[in-house]
Amino acid sequence: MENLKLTSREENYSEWYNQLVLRAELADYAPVRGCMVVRPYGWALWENIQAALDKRFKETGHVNAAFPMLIPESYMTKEAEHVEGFAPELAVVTHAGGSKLEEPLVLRPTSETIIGTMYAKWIQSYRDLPVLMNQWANVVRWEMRTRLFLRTTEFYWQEGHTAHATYEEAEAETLQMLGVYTDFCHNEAAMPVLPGRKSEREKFAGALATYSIEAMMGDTKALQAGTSHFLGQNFAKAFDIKFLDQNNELQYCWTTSWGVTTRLIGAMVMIHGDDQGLVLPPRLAPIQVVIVPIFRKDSEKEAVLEMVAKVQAGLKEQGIRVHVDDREGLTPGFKYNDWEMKGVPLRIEIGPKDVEKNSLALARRDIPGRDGKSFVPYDGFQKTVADMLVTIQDNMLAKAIAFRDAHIFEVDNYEDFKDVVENKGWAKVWWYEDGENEDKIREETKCKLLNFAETEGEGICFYSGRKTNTQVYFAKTY
RNA sequence: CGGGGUGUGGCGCAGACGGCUAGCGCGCUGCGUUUGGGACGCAGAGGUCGUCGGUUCAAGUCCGACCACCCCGACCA
Repeated sequence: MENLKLTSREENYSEWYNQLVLRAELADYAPVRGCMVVRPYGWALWENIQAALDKRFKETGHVNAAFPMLIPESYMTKEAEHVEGFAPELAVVTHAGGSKLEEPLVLRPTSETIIGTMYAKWIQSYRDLPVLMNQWANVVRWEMRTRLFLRTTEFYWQEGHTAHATYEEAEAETLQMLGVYTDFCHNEAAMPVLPGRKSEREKFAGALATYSIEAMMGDTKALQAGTSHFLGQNFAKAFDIKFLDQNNELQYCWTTSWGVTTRLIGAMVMIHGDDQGLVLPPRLAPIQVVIVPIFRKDSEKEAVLEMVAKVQAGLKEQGIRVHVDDREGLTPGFKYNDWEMKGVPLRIEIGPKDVEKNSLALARRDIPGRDGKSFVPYDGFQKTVADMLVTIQDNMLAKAIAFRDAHIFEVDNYEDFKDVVENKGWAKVWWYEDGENEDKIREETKCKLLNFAETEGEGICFYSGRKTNTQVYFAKTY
């Protein structure tokens, strides 16, 4: 590393992001264009994300399974809109085993088709319903432009796929999982998101309705952090997923699918990160507390390390993920910067003075510099630290919410709208849904309709002047 | 795919008017001194200069083609 400091966010936001991801050792570029290697620290973060989500999926009655990565090309063409939506970004295997394949195989861009095929086989009766499955997998989409975590050719995600007997039940499932994502983002990732329905223009290829959670990044651009699709009977009809109901009548199932990806990591980087590096929410951080021992002479070393060991053991006992940085030959100052780059929520410094005073020096990652430092008594450190982690988690969410709310503006005319999305953040507007108008706005302002807000009452569409009872968010997006 | 840029030790760069053992900073290895906000000294290791071809007594340097990657636009979780 030639430069000790990161490019600042103000100077060049996307350069800041790239350097941060690399230097925090979350990921690195792979030999194949657009592909990334998720490094152990990044993967540990992903594992914590997975664990928190998986727990919620299980609690809502879902089970995990694994479907194959290779899908017969013909499957992709069975659902008309689905074909169109994915055709340009498919990677296709044409040769294997030393010869040309009878039928090419696509690397899954998503698994509706293969899972639908299997569901058709497994579902016979209303007694088989609902089917509530999820899989943790990798998928491939040949994107034009890629960014580490935000858009890569191959990425990791979970995709839930469910089948139900009724419209109402499937719709309820779609909304339930949107709620699960929202809850996860707020309570685990300290990431405020706005849940809502996508416009017809933006919905998933083949869905009846798509819902999303939208998050505001540190540069006020929007990032779609997760989606939940109500697929209606479109895929059931395309893949023949049928069941006999109580009246012995054959019915098509109602299906859903929903997913979040490693993009969540990119979102966390951009929501919480600062010019010192990553800032991770305690609930998901691979390392929650790092201890930096400080000593000069051997005589000090022994006493310091003894205290370090006691603190480490005490925190471990509390279930806190703690790491002792015992690397030799590095100054404490170097280590502080190093762990700040990696976003560890809390640092404990233990040196001769602390041994002498029976105290600990704490430094909060969410409050940089002197303001985030405090000196606390050794006695009761387990509770002090545990409480501090909760405080940090809460503070991070509150800060992110305050930032987001300060950058959303309600406007009622196109001039103000343009000013807001160009210079200030997100626009919240009354909107009469119209795909053509949406296209025009997108062309003229380079910003997208994110989703529909929760709205009461009615107003006048800022663009068409028509009366409407829906409000939406528009913003520049990743 | 259109526009722009870059390819030289692990990383960041210099060398470009052809010329002799290809440099510098960081990092890495060893030893010693250090250690409360990015330590220092000494000694080392590490490079077919993106690839192929051409010009020349001589190519990192000139010419051509190709490839890769990065940035900016149209598509997307």
